[in-house]
Amino acid sequence: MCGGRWCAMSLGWPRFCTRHFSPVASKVTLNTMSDTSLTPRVRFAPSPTGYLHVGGARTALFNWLFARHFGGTFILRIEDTDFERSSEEMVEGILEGMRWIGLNWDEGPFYQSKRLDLYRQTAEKLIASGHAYYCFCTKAELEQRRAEATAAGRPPMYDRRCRRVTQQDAAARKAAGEACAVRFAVPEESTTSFDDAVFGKVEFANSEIEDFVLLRSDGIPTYHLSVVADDIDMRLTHIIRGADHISNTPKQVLQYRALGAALPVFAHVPLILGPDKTRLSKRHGATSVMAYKDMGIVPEAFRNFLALLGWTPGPAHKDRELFSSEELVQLFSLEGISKSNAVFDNDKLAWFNTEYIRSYPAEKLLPLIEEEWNKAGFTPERQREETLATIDLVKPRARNLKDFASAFRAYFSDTFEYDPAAIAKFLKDETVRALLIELGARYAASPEFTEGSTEQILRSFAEEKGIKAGVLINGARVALTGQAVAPSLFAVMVNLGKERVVKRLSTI
RNA sequence: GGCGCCAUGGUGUAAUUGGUUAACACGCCGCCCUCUCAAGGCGGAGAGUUCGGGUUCGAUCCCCGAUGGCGCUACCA
Repeated sequence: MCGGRWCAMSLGWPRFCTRHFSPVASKVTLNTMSDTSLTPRVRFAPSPTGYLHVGGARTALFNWLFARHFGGTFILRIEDTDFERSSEEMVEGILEGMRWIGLNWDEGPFYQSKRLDLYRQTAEKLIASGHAYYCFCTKAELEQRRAEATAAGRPPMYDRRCRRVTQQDAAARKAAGEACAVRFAVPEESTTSFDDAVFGKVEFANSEIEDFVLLRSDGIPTYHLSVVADDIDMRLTHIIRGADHISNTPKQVLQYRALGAALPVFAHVPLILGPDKTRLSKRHGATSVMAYKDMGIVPEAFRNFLALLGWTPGPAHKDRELFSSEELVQLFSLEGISKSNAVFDNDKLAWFNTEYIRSYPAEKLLPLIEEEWNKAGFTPERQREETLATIDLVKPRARNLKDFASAFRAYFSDTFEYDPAAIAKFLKDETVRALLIELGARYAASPEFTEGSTEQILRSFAEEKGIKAGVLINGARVALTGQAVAPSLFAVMVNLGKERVVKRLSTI
């Protein structure tokens, strides 16, 4: 016999196995961890059934901030026990999103699909102590009973009939090859409660909790079992997760008690809603974190914005919204988490983004911009120093990183498009075009080329021609940049240099 | 339906935890600046704190109820 262990590798779980059990391999403890019992251990545990979405990202961020604040450990765990819907590609997408926001983890990623022994052992323990039992009801039977119950106006909870199956009968039926799941035996009396760090005391009547499935008939654990087994095994001290898990929590509390494990601190964070106040989903537009990268959002801006969604650093900092990563880490606390759901406001995110872009020195912006340039298949035709100076010149007008590859293209390359609307607004008049060509000749003939000289030349030229300087300025702006919007014209001229200015004025 | 949670301008939040003309930011509107657009400066509209009852000398804050929203209600996570 294999020491009384159930083996997952053999067909038709559960079945004893002598081949696959080894005390070492099945002991899924994290022996690489040092004992950090005094510092918090938290985790982000996404299910790889989709990309990292903003709600998950914020949950991850809060966990990360909490861990960093206390010098604790941030663990990444992939909850991939739903083989149907999980995929490796999605895992990669999630990791990519985490990296983009700058959330580094200390342990993991751990995959639940590789820790099945732990869950089976835990289930076994629960059965041995009488806290769980085998259930031979089939899915079809359950569905039918549920439908009947609903039709009859009764709560569609499992009727606990397999709780009455004797241990001998259960063993016999299993031996005969009958498939069975493992259910937790929820006490029928009393209540189960926990003290949530955000919501306070939350209490549920046990009569409202059904005998939930721990292990499916194929031997794969359900979420209810795997979270608890892992959270205990990984010695998590705080569980910071979405408020959609509040109703699941009593099921977990019951297991902690049955297993004799200490309860972690639960902190449920409110959900993120769309503008219509329903749970944020694809209907509201981008929900994938990486979509925001693609929109030209700076990661720090995104992180800052997310941090303030459902959390506040408190009254001492109510006059500020811009916080560096270090400040967020220093200021973060569970007490600041709000209880009510928050609406994701794109306008506010856009504001954060412009603030960050504006505040970044060109050197810091450059790599981010280069990424956009690469995507656009574009290479700037200017020297590095010129490029940096140009970034500083135009960045106050940037809405996002993509602007540097589109609207601001004329500053970095001689091949750029003229915005038709800009032409229509300031360059539709042929006489203005003619004057600009003439103006270009004046510049060509002038040895000096500074903000002062270029302005003086233009203004006196305008006066000479009896035309308002503004008309030429606006026209020249379009001719030089292709846009109706730009920094001060003469600063642009000096930035581009005499040669380009003359050429662009004369070829418009 | 049952159970749970939540509720301050359009949005995110604050209000020394019962005593303020209910504050800040985003957004919006206007003015100034001006070569455009941002930025910036100045000013403005917008909540009497979901509603109704209590408790109290006094409620955004405490209690009860209602309403609304959200969540859970799977051999998903």
